[in-house]
Amino acid sequence: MVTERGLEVLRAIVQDYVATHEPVGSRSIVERHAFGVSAATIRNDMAQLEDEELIVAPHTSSGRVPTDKGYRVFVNHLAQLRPLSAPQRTAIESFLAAPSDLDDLMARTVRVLTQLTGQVALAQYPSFARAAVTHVELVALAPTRILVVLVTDAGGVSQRISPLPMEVDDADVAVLRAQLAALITGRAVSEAAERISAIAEPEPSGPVAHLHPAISALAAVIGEELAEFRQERLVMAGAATLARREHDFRGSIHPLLEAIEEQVTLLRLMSEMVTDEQGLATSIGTENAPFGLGEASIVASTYGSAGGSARVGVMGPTRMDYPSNLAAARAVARYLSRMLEEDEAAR
Amino acid sequence: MVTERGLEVLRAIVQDYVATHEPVGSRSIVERHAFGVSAATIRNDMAQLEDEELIVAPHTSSGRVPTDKGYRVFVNHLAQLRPLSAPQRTAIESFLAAPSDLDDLMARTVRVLTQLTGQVALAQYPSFARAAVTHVELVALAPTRILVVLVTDAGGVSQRISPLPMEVDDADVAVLRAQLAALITGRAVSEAAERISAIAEPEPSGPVAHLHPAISALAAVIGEELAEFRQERLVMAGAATLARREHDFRGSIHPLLEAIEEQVTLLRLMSEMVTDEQGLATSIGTENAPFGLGEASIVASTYGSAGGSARVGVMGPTRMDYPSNLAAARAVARYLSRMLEEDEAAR
DNA sequence: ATTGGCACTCTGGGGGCCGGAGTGCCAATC
DNA sequence: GATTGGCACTCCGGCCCCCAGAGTGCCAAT
Repeated sequence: MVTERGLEVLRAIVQDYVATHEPVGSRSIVERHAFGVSAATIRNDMAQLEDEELIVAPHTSSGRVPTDKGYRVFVNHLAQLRPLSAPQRTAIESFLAAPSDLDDLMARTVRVLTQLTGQVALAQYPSFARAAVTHVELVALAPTRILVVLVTDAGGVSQRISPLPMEVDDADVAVLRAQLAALITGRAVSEAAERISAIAEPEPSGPVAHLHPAISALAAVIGEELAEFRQERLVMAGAATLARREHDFRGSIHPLLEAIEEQVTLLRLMSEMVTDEQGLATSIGTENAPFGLGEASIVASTYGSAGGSARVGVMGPTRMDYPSNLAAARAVARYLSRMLEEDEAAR
Repeated sequence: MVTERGLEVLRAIVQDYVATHEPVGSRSIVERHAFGVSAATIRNDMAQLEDEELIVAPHTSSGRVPTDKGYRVFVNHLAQLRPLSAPQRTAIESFLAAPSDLDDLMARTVRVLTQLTGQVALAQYPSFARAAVTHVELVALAPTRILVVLVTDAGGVSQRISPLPMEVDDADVAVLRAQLAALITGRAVSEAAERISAIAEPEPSGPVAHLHPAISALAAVIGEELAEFRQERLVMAGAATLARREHDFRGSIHPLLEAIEEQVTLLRLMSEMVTDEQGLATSIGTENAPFGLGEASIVASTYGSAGGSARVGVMGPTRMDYPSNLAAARAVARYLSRMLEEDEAAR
């Protein structure tokens, strides 16, 4: 049972601890926060907070440090995001202006976010899973090699070279192109993938009669391309900033670097975070333990329109500045959404 | 003036120091290396080595540590690469078997190399600069949006979407395709880039008469794609292993992580290394200082055929095991070359 | 409920101490 | 002339001890 003032004390502890990186004592709280009560009173409140496991004392008779649970309460009830400063906003705007393509836009996004927060920045690519295939193009490179290009209405393009088990001429290519187009253009990526996989592995009873015999080889390759579309991707920046922070992670940034290299772990983590009503999500310390990141926190903001709900955010020590990082992630997410909408409008 | 035995002592010091990470004294040398002389004799040799600045004593009356110059002499004259063990060879072979495409092959290459050496592995992509453009394909996505696909004979494919300043129909696209094909197919990438840039920025006197008016927009995009082909690329793996090694880098792995994130620095470094007659190259400690990596060493092996001379290698602390790492890089480079040749033969 | 007072605890930095390892030098030896 | 054993000297690193400072918990008083 924590009192109103108790929560204010928690807020003060979180703020001071994040700022100073040192356990905060009752005396320093009354000095810096004008509570209008004495240190002894604060001590009583702190005892309650400790009962609730919102703070702990690293050693007997030492100041207090927020627990993961304490940070959680802080983020859920106490944190108020301050909007970014004008220079920060213009920095985002100029950084994100006139990207040359999606890759470029995403790369700039994470760069500006790591610059704003000083943390490792992460961004999921917009999802192409719900996109529809608009074009299938075949280019004959050699009698037994065909380049397969796929385009989706979400702006995703993919290309891959397929070897063929037989020689084909221009007429064959035209037939193949028409048959593939009939099969998947206009279809959602996931649906296209199903239809493709049906012919990629010809039935034991032999390939479907009316289709070109070389089509299953192409289908296999197209299946890979479609799988790539469905696969989530991640961009990151700022890994180097971790080097200055190793002491924040119980002495080893190894798990963080591992996760950055792995990508797939972070992708799952990003995907599974729970978004609040503002599109913001946080995952704190031990909440990430199943992913081997029990010493780290992640904050993220959803961007994009109704269809895809991808995220941008940052990963850093549990003792990070949540309000600032959330505000930065949200601001960047908004600009990013806007850029994507503009691009969509142009299409 | 260093005697024959003096060099043997240097070798012993390098080996022991790399193995133990502790300054090595005269006594431990005679114990571990069967020189057949007394510690006092070794001390005399060590004094000479110190005069030549091949070793230093971190403190008065402490064991000796090789200097960068010492490592250089060791690598140039004393190191004998031991061939990899059979299991290591089969590991490479199975790791690199049946890659799905070039990206996949490169990714596997660095993964196996970091696995073999425990260091950060780096690999330059094979160079496409000398490749020739074999295909230009245009796909009309919308009246004012065209997908431009470029293919080279080295297996490089690139695609990009170009907005057009005017609406075009199928006939226009056919004209554009033919005109672009006439301009650059069969040309080397660098030559194609020149020809393209000539029409990308129309002369003040207006676009060249006989070309389609929309061609300059496409040329600009193709120029970007060609630039991408010419640009060197790098893949890396094993950055996480640095976390365990921070004490090897005067306490901060920050410059290394920075370089890994930057890529361009490492690319230049890799490109500028000097290859010996075996295709091996090393760059030790302060030799990398201009790149901000004065605490690190890089070893690399050239792979690929006559045309492109790209490199694979590893980056690690100055006190790395040069013979092993060189042997590993060389082995991986050989397998990689073989894979690429096979692919080329299939094309 | 809040407060001042008080006894108690624990950390972290500083200083001093000492063993161990290693050196440089020298005179003796092969 | 190279090599060697001996010896005095140096320095690091670990260890212990000590103490100031900061902070706590509790209690009796308000």
